[in-house]
Amino acid sequence: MRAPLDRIDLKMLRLLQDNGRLTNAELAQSVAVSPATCHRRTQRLFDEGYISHVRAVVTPQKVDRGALVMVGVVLDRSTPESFADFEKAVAKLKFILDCHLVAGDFDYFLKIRVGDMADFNRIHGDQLIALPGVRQTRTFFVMKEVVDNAPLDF
Amino acid sequence: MRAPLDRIDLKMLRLLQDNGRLTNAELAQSVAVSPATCHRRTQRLFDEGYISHVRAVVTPQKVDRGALVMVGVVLDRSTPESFADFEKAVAKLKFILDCHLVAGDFDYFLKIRVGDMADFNRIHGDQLIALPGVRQTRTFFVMKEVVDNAPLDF
DNA sequence: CCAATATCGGAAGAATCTTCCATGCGAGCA
DNA sequence: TGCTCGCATGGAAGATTCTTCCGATATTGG
Repeated sequence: MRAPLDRIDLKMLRLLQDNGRLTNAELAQSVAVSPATCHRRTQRLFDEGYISHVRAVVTPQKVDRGALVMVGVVLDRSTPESFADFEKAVAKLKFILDCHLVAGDFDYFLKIRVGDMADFNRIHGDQLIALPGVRQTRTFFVMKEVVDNAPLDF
Repeated sequence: MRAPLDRIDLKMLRLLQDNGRLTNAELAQSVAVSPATCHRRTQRLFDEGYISHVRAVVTPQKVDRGALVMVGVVLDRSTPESFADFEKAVAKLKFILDCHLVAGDFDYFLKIRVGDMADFNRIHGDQLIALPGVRQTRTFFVMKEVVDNAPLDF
């Protein structure tokens, strides 16, 4: 089961990334193998973790999450405990889509979705600056989403 | 068809966001309606754009895209043409997952996936600073992905 | 209170999934 | 070369699921 992916597997990955609702029959035809073989290969892609999961992409504007904000965070101390506390608290805040520990002028970068700026201001005051160990935050309101969560190119 | 989403629709949205492979029968049982009704409601979620698409999430590390980098970009000029040129060029670079026009110290924020730091350094020199109108970039290597692309909470 | 409209669940044919099995291809070896 | 072993493949078939039509029920508006 450690065999590398061949050209057919890669094509299947790309097709499923573009459309996770493809039926096994359609996918089989697109990559020119039988449905049985396609089914086995697809299962392998899941079993071996090439595909972690399949997700319906909900349009943020349709569920009142049309505002996107990037936030840079600097912590008081750079100790492992400080980082751990912060990360643990971040995981509970569902409006945080991304949280990455980075090298540079910030400790963390956050990507946040909320309804509007008023929502963000309230959340910022209530929950972000209240996160453990936060010294300062820098907010970057997104004025235009040029590309958001593009599919992986491989 | 402008009816707002009821509790059942919202639950379906959340379930499909967590697992886009749910069969209609499973989904129907989870929200306690008949398969026929569930099928109609699901179709509406797609037709009216609540779900823009369904995507298989490919594990970046499995396809040699394990390195994540955030980049802040400042342009030479802040003219509409300058922005348009930049955005047009960005759309062609498939390793750019996010590109957002922001308010603050940068003009744009980019989220980039590549194989490793060496890849990024080459791409940075070859393609990023060569983007039209770029005055300077600031790179933030991601050292730890705490939360990446979390599902929308609504 | 009634009519119009929308939404529902059941049912059934069509399509799909999932697995078993026999075939064929290629690697390794004498 | 000729042999065997291991593995991936495609066909087939039962089980499941999808998709749509239908009549019944609930909701809305006059």
